[in-house]
Amino acid sequence: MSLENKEVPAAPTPSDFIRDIVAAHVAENKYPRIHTRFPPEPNGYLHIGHAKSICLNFGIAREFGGVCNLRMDDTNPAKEDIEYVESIQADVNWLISAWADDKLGLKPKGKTPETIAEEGKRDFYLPAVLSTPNAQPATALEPFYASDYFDQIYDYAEQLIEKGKAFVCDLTPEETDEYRRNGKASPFRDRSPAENLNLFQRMKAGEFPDGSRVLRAKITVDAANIWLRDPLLYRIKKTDHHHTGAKWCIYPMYDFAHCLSDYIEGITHSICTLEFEVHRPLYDWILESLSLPRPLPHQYEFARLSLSYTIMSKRKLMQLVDEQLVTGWDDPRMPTISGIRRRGVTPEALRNFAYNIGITKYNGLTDVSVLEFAIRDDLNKRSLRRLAVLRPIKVVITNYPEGKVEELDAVNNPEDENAGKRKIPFARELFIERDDFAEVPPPKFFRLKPGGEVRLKYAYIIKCEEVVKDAAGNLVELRCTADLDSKTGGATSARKVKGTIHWVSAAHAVDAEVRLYDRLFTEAEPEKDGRDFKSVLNPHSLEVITAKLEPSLQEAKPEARYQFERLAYFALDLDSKPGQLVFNRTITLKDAWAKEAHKG
RNA sequence: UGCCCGAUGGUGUAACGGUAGCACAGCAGACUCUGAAUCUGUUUGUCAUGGUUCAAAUCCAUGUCGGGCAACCA
Repeated sequence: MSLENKEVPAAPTPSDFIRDIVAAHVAENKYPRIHTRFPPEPNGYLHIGHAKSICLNFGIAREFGGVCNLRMDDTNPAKEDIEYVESIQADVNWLISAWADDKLGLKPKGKTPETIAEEGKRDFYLPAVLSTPNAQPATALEPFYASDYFDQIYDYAEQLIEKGKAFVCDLTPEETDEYRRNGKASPFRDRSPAENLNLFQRMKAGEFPDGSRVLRAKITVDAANIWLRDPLLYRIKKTDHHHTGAKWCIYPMYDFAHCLSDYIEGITHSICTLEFEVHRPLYDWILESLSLPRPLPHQYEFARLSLSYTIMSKRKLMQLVDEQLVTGWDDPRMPTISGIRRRGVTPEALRNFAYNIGITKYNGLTDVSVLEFAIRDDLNKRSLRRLAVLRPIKVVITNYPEGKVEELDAVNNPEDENAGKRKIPFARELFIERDDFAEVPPPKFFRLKPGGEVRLKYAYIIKCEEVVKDAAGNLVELRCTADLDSKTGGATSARKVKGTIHWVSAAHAVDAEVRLYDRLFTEAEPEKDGRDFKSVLNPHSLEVITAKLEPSLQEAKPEARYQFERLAYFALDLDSKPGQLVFNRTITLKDAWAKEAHKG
């Protein structure tokens, strides 16, 4: 037996076509270091689809000893905002914490690319600094910003002009569109480099109004791939930018800025979603046309995430927020990272989900049950069990002395011995769950029923002797007797009764607001066949109730996760105040009984 | 319409010319002081047609279906 066989098996390493490519590059020593990046546009909050991308890019950095830069892809000031910059940083930090936070590439605050000489050529480079906890105070570092490269990108544009590979075009947007569609050359295509340079400099100086001129690459006019038909590189937009202020009135287009940003940062693997596949030839053309001295980055594409019962478009999520159909970007019903976090999901659960769904080029629809499984699986292992009654009915144990209180032992987490035990008070008057009693029990109902017995978890076996109703016929209380020897550990405690239910002592229970969240949409594909997603909003996606909790929950902690036994997983909401607890239902427990009952 | 990409059970994924496997979901059962968890078993699959080969999910051709692009958005 070799020693290696005694090693604890390592966590499974993901495998997919992109990691295969990276592994091959590592094997052939193609790059000194693998360098990826996560480049969101700060025009909305990150959602679970971005989480997939974050896990991929940081996962690769982690598995291959590389770095993953966080970069704001902020080349369109009209849509972007500092609020989003801040939320993006918070969400990324949360998702990669204790996993890949030592692979997070940042840069010193305010730093812009250095001008260096590489192989005798002028070159721009902005190296990453790892945000290793002890290295630098966190305040000294910040994410990368594409807008920090506007000077360099402008310089590259002039280089293209000088090489005769770009020209200033005076066509209107509509004309440009038509010419490109028809494969017709712009009448301005053959302006001289000198004239182009002059016009471009004047564009920069603000001499021309928005939309009057653009800088275009001079590639072809009729390539089959539209993105090679003299694509736009720069447009005039007299708008202040959240990061560069009023410095610029021309802004580079995505295609021009992105590949150059990758190059400036020394990115090796530029991973994006499938819709950019047709842009790849342009990505390569720009970099190759500039005769850059350092190794060029390459683009690889994978399928974005689609989830059932979910919409993922930032624009539509913003619509939900703007029209107050949810309470905000971090509403626990939102598929945003901040919403998912507020709901009580842990980063580990989200990462496991990302691992489970894999990476391919196939545009599929992932069933939310895969996400739900990852959440339950994680919460089952970590959550503290508590007794809580969501919809109470009163139970009086008629043979239990008035005024007597017993402190019973309860296990905090059967999945984790180290979680220990706690005490819960038992007394004559209790609350049990409304669903745990049936006056006319359906088949296979093994909870409390008239004349029937059930075990109160950690306490006694009780028998329902009398159902008390008011004049209107509403259930008021249940009068029961307890087998006083049947307490956990007692003489008849081994007696088998089919059902065990949860309960709280009426006198000791703590009231709390509980927010019961459910799916936001009633249809698996909210937008199927062009239907308006707002027409299939689930009217019951949030129900707010006041629940009765066991008293230990008074000391609930925001970072802890709880399972209210037999019901669901919960986490404290940030709206909680001392003495005013608010819990969010993260996800219900699997409910085989509900399924059975539905069979009718 | 042109160009690009894709297609493996209900869903998502693996198999890289040599036994179609895993996860979720489903179903059945065991266990249970959580109708949870756990455990056992199990239904269901290579888009089609040709070709190459001793051998094809895999390579080739054609077709079908699905997705993407054709923004002075990213």
